[in-house]
Amino acid sequence: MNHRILLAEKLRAAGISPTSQRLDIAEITLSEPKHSSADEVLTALKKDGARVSKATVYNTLNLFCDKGLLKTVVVDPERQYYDSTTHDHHHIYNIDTGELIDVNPEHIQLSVDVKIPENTLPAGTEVILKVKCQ
Amino acid sequence: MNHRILLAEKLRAAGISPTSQRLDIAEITLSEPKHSSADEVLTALKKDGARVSKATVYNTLNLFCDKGLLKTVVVDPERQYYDSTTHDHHHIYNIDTGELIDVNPEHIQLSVDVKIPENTLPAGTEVILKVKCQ
DNA sequence: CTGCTTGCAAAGGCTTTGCAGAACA
DNA sequence: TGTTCTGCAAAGCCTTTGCAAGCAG
Repeated sequence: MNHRILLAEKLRAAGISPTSQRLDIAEITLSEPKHSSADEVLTALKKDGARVSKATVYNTLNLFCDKGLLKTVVVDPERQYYDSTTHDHHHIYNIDTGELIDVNPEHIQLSVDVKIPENTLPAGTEVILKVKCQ
Repeated sequence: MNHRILLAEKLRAAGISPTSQRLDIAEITLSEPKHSSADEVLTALKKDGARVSKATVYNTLNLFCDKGLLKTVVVDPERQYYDSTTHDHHHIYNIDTGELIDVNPEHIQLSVDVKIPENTLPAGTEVILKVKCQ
């Protein structure tokens, strides 16, 4: 369980006390590049026999977002996804299956010739390549 | 009310019977390039004294989407927006205010060097330029 | 002992659905 | 008359919140 220790350090570094539940949730969401919905996390936890409530899952995921360990991805009107890849990047989104795939920013060349509104600052660019099943 | 006649034709052309409520909703959502949430449409209708129920607003907006008169924009986890501009285009999204601005595709040069998954087909590309208030 | 965490249940917001009445052809 | 459309209320999801109990320092 060496990686649980690493995860605990990661949480601490972000200013989060590594409780048992938070480590369980971190293990699922932060161990590898991944997009998880709250419900998927909850289901995975239950399957592992973990004792965690829905409220804690939501609160913890939001906490991870606040502390910069996760990023929300809004592409599916049904639910929110939490993305463990927090640096700028893009996505392929399958509108039929809901599947989400990371795309490295270096694979997308973007040149924008647009004036943003007065009194606003850039806050990130997101490209979504939508695909559908054949 | 000449444009109500034009709207009625637009609905008919899309295979939709132009009822009074649908025309009211079309007048708000389809008269000009615009992003509306269901609730904004409902509020605007009530303000004009129109007699329309929430269910009809939702059903009608979804009908317009099905028939290709509107397109949904998913950027705000709180609600869905319906966009009267249905051809491929992009958006500036103010994460603080929720404001959404259209961006013509010609203002964004995009070159993508990505393989999409087997058995999938491209279904549109969407660029979101996020901005925040200063 | 004090403050932070958790769990449960309830509430909240957006959207959909079931069904009866109204409108229309 | 029969089909389509509408409105109301209820239900369904996802997510948040209130509060009491639990745990840690």
